[in-house]
Amino acid sequence: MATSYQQFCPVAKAMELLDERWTLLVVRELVMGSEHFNEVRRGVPRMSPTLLSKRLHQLVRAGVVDRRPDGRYLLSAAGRELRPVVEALGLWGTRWIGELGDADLDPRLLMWDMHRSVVADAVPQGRTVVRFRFPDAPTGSRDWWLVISADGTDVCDIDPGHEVALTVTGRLRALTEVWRGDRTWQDAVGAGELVVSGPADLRRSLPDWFTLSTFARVPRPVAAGR
Amino acid sequence: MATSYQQFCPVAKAMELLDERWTLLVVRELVMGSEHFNEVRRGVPRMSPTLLSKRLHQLVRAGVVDRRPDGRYLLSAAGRELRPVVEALGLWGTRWIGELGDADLDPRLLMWDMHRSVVADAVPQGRTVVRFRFPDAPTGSRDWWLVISADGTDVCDIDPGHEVALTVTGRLRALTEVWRGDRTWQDAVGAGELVVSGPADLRRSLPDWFTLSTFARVPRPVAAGR
DNA sequence: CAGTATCCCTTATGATACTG
DNA sequence: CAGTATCATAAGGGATACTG
Repeated sequence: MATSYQQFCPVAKAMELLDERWTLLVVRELVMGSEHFNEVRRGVPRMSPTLLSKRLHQLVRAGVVDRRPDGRYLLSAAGRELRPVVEALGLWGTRWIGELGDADLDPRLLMWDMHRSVVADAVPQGRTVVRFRFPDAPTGSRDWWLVISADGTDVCDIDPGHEVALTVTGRLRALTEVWRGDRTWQDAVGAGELVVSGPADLRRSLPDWFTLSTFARVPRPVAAGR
Repeated sequence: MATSYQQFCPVAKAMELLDERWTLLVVRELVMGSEHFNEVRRGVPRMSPTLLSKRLHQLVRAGVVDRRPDGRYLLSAAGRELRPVVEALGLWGTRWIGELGDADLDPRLLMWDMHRSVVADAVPQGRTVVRFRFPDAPTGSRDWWLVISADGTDVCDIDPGHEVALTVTGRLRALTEVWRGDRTWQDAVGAGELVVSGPADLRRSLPDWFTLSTFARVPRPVAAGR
């Protein structure tokens, strides 16, 4: 457990819980709606299960999370009120931490995020498969499929075998930037960094199939004087 | 420096900088208006100067703080936008981390905070001295004086020798709770936990002499169902 | 006043393997 | 699926003394 700051300031008391590594990312996952251990885990893939377990228990002890008998982890009233904290951090990070290192790019995580943001109504009826190709990604994570249907969306890293409606090809960084809202689909496609292939009508509507990241629409800082 | 989370999520990128121990408390001090090293330091007395120095440099490197040639540390545009983060955390901490351990009580820090919140217009003209007595505090930090004048307010832990206008006596915890807004002056005085002695008119106006903590007026959670 | 220099030591955490 | 167990390493950070 974190050492106490020995301060009565509420910011310090809050940070005693929240400033430990990974804690706020776990909260972020719960705020995003994950409830099961392995569901949370997909959102923090670099975190060891031991540590995730520890963090979840800390959050339960702190009264931020309730663990249900069925194994679900649900935010308590206190936990739900952490949403503004997560939002403030995401907003700030979006505006002021623009540069992503290569190590920050993760196709599995990107697919996992995107699958959560599919707008069912914008996608054609029935089953629609979107293939993503990242020629620059490591072997084994170059090809991905999102299988979108009325039941929801599945992420596959092996060919599910269904007919592919659209294929998006480009550098992982380009799609990540679009997802984050650093640039638009139009921009990335126009610059030739993302190539969408498939029927024209689908190609045109593709940008509407995803709501993109929660923070994509945050206004970026304008170049300003002091 | 903190290890990367290897995530493109803006919350993760923000926390790479902000989740290290003490960092956000240093930001809090800068947001509160401290500019000089030793001024910040008074707000984080349990932090070693080495570590404070390190954190300030990290914040400078991250573009959150500008170090001026005259030695001042000023928030940059990015740094000023951390205010909402600090506020969200303070608000949450106020609502959900109510219990203070004895170790969280610190008379010097309390006096330092209170001296910043003096409402000059509410205090009588000229020099006004308020004495605070904490019989339960360790020897050497039982008696404090706030010397309030047009020039500002000084904190003394040894008798400055001036005439004392009011004396506030009580447990450190009681005054800390009033400062945080967990209870009112009226409540603490009514319960006999704080005793104010001095001229009646001054005693009556004392609650107006301080604005109290930034978070004192945050509404506390009402007992609620799930 | 405004920091640096050391030094030790806890402990957080990453990695990996394993279990009910 | 939902975690625990174990382990070794790095390093974060506390304490204290010292300097320009």
